Amino acid sequence: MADEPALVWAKERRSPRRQAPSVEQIVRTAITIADTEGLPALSMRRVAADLGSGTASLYRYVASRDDLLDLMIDEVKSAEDTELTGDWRADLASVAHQVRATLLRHPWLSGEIPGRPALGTNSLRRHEAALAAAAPLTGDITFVAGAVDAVLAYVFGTVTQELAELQAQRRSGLTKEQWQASVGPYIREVIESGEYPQFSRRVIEGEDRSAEEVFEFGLGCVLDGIAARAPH
Amino acid sequence: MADEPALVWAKERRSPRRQAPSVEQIVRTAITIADTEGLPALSMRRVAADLGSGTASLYRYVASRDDLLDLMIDEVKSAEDTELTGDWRADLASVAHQVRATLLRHPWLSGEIPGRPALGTNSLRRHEAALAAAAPLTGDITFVAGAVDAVLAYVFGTVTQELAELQAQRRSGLTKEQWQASVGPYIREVIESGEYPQFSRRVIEGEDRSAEEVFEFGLGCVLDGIAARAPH
DNA sequence: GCCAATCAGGTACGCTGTTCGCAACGAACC
DNA sequence: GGTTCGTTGCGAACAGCGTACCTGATTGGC
Repeated sequence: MADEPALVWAKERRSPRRQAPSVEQIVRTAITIADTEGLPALSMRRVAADLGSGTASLYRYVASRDDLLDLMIDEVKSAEDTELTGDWRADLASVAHQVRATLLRHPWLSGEIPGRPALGTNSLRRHEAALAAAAPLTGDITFVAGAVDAVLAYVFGTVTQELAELQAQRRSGLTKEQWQASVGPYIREVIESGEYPQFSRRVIEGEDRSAEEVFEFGLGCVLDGIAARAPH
Repeated sequence: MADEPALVWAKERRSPRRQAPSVEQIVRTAITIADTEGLPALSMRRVAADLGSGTASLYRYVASRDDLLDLMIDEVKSAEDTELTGDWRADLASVAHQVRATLLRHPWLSGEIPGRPALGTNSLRRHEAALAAAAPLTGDITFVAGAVDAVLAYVFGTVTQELAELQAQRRSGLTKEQWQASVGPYIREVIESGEYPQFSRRVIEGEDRSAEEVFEFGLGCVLDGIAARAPH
């Protein structure tokens, strides 16, 4: 009481903003932050600040930070959509490419998927689409499911590998040049030790394939293997 | 000065422990905590407490928590070792099984690998072993590297899928029964909505394959694809 | 025009990773 | 033997986090 200003008109008007942020806005803002500044920058306070609202208000719409991440993951999948042609191989490849594109667009995604079963609406919708893509293979749903799981596992794994260095670089806060300058000598040292002959051959003799080529190669292997094993 | 006890013998003897924890002990303790209680329980204070040392002391041996995680990942890979037979298919499969075993033994691992390039001593040693396993395939090191990457990507992806539900369950703190009781009705609802026909077929008609069977199926696909494409 | 229900958000708690600087020790030197 | 000096353990403190609580303003129904 005593430390309130004595004169009523001297009191600051409390900001009269009464805008509800809504779950969608929160999720979208959070995704933007994570995409542009990385996951560590994504705090509830930060989201609230970007939204111009109070931190505690977010908890009216989202149960926890963890919940928010679940919502972000599901939201990000809503962008995916596949038109099926009936050619299982082409359709499954198309799904694979879309998943890859999503994972690359949101670099934080691959690190957050482990530990979260994909049960959101969009996750299920995408899973349904993948199963539908592979369905023409055979009537054996168990085989279809196995094929889909194998393809998606491969996609997730490769993209994770693909992103690893990029992410580490970003996390270190170094520029690309500084990063290479710090890793290069170490690699050179490893090679010169002579203890890693195959690795050395890979680095020195190996051709530099683009990430797309590498992806395509492995995807082809998986699809070939599926085709060969499919009960007609 | 004034707030020191006046009597010298009233001063508490500072604990005279002078034991250096050493990096190895720190890493081992951290791995144990992460394995048994999950990554969220792994705090620097917790590690220090288990070690009976002061929190700040850890920073004499480990630069940061992030560094500690890098060390943990590399340490965990030191357990892996493969004897090569010269049969590329058997050897590559053996490497795959080992990686899977490691990932399953340390459930926190799959969530921490994304974003960290595997440049530790043991990571390199394992990568070298994988390349050596695949080397008999062909003299083309680029192809060998592609094959290894594809196999490891698949392994990482499947195990991540395999662990997802297990991890979520653990994270929620619920027992297995409680978890199933909370997920079951939701799945039932999804099926009854009729909007996910393939998914429903999978759940209802699909045979329950064990995790090993699923793993083996996909691994076979990848290896078949590699075999078919290998330049002789 | 009033009252009850609703809801934004300030404040605070307990936790985190990390730094600073001091205290205690071993060794090395006069 | 006494003194200095580098090393090492670590208490205390700081900034920032997720989140619960509760106050006070706003609004819809009567």
